[in-house]
Amino acid sequence: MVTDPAIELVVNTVSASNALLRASRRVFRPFGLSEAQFNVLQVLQDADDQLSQRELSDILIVDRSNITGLIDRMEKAAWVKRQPAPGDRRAYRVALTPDGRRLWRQANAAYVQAIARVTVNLTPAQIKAVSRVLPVMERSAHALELELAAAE
Amino acid sequence: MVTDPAIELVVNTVSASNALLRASRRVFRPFGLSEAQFNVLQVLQDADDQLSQRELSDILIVDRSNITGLIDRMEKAAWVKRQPAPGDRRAYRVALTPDGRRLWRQANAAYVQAIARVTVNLTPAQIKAVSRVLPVMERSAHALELELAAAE
DNA sequence: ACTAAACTGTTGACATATCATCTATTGGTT
DNA sequence: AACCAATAGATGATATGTCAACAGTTTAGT
Repeated sequence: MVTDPAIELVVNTVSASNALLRASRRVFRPFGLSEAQFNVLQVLQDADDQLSQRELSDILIVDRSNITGLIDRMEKAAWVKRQPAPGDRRAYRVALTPDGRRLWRQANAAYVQAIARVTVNLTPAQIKAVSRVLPVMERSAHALELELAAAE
Repeated sequence: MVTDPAIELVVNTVSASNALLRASRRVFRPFGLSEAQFNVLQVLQDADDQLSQRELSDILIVDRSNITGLIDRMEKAAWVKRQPAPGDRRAYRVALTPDGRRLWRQANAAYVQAIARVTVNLTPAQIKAVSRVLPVMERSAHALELELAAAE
């Protein structure tokens, strides 16, 4: 079967991402965390608890409605809490709890270790080269998505 | 803040894959197809209708149980049909219908065109370089997944 | 100041995914 | 032949994701 290199690139990218996500599920499972929940912890940690659900959905690039249930479950687990957003009665300010911060620290350590494992067979030059190229394709994909969405 | 090049690589890979999947959702939507359903059509097309649900799940790297609902919906849409597997009363042989084959042809044309769009800013050398590196990381991720799954 | 538009979060319908568990078969060992 | 482990597919619980529609708030334009 003759395969166009561009098609191969797209297939390889999605395929590698799937493998990474499947492995990360195993990494996070001992902590009772999903990939999506780890991302929320990560983003909140980086942002110093200043985020509304809308900002979370923008950063994580998922629908607003998705954040509702995600934060519901994480709040029930006492890893985050919703507080009223000062000056806007529509919105919440989502904050890590001390438990959430502790969990992030542990899960992140395991995550960093796992990343070292999955990149051990790559040279620094390869890592940098791929890291430079992929965002170019990502931007094109995003532009295409917006264009097709607007054409509805 | 992400600074380690290896972490950046993983983030960029997953992020690019997400952008590709979101764009492909737009590409397939006019056909009433999801990404997962397109993949089923693609695999069946390549395999000349010789696949059981187990083989589909192995190729697509998803759980067996996932295939049940996927094929249920696609059979209801009359794109595929289940036939008894000769010599094994537990299994089915899943086949494309003429409608399914026609749909695959149209959706694939749109898909190929979309891929040309998202890779237009990359040089052939970049495309080949990334396509060579990503499978190495994918194999490491898969090995890690298996190792962690076995450790339960 | 008022109205219309835009925005935030929630809800419900649905698709996709995992996982554990079930039934029915198949196949290998003794 | 009889038994028992492995396999194929289905099912139900749960999580994540989209999308459309809604209520309540905020903001912009006149």
